[in-house]
Amino acid sequence: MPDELSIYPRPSVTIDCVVFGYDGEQLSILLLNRRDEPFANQWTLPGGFLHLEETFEEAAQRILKDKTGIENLFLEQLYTFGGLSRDPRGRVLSVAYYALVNPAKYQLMVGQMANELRWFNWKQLPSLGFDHAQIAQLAQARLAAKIQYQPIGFELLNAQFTMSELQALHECILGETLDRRNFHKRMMASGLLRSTGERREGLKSRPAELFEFIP
Amino acid sequence: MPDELSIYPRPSVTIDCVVFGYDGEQLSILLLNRRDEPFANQWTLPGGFLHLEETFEEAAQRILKDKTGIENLFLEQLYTFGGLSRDPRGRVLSVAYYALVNPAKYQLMVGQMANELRWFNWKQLPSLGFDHAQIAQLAQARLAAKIQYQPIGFELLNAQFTMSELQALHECILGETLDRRNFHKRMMASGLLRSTGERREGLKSRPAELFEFIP
DNA sequence: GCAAAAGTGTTAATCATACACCCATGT
DNA sequence: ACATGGGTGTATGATTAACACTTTTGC
Repeated sequence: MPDELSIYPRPSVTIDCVVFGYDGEQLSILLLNRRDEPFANQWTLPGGFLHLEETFEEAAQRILKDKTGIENLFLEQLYTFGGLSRDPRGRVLSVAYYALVNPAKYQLMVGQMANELRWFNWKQLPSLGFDHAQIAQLAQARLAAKIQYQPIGFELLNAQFTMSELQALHECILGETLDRRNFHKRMMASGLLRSTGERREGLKSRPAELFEFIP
Repeated sequence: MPDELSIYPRPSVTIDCVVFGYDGEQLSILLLNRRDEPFANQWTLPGGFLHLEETFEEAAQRILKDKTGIENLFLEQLYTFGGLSRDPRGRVLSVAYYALVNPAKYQLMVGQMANELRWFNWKQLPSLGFDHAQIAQLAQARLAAKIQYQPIGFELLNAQFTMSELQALHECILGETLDRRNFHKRMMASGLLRSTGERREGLKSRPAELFEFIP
């Protein structure tokens, strides 16, 4: 048989990462200001080319480490974008991944190829290069849809958290306020949380019970 | 700036299609027996290489037309598979799509590269080449999850159908039996169906009301 | 008239929602 | 003592699940 692999021209493949940050107050997204063309000096999602010897996950972890300093985060595949003109350099596919992290846990380190790296409030995104606005939009929709029936993103908070913190996260992602008592019931009924028996003290009010995710 | 696109070796990219068929009785899946290596004489999903000038959808439609004769079907992206050794020829990614069709509507035409083309009952799949068993599995799970809150796959039945036909489709995909009355209520409550006023006659029992999808 | 599949309504159980008061701590 | 956020239960409405008999046709 012919070596089919060499017959066809191959597209370039990138991995783009939508990293959501939640600091206890608001939902943000990590963007990188490109140093080089195309889209020099514009904001984009952190991304990079897939190497042949690495899986998508490995590539995503490498790219994030190199470009942002963030290591070892929990990623999930979002969608693969293949529009013909999404990249002015030629045919470039993007396998998009997304994650939700606590920005306070990471020290951002601006990589070689970037002017700047910044957490942007989700409500105030700048305009983005490539088709990254569309990717970010889809990621947010996926996150909101998913959190409704799977309290995802627990591992992405601190190991221990109060009910209010968890609720604030949900409210941020869903963009609506929730009833405290009903939220508490629903979370406990899910069976995915348990009380640690400890409390968060030192605030100017009654200490709050701490919960953790059941593995 | 350097031409980044030429710096990196590029993976090959294929599109693989999970085409579910529903003939009114059982759920099946369309498989192709490969003529050539790798996996010669083994069953696999119909798939092929992405060309640079076509979108994923276009590629999927072209591939299905060429390899199976099926044209113009409604496809949805499933997932992108990137395992390092999924293809013995080298690094080959697969952007998987899935669809649900009525097999009776299509005349299968075996393409050049195949020994045979056949609808397999979903319950009796043969072993599949590449990682296609995994892809098929994921597609079925996606279909089942989706049909729960979106009565998808209506366009994929005949334009008009009876409630029992629709119910049988759901039961097939979900793998469980449903209550007729509750199913009827749920479907009508969804607002996505309407009665056509016509009936399916000529069977050996009471004629059934025909419904159609509301656009 | 008998077999085969179609049509249909009520009840009970479950789940989701709305809602307000008291408690523990820091200052 | 007061301000702040934490913890909790109940009543109502909405949704979902269980369940069986009568009807229309072909043979």
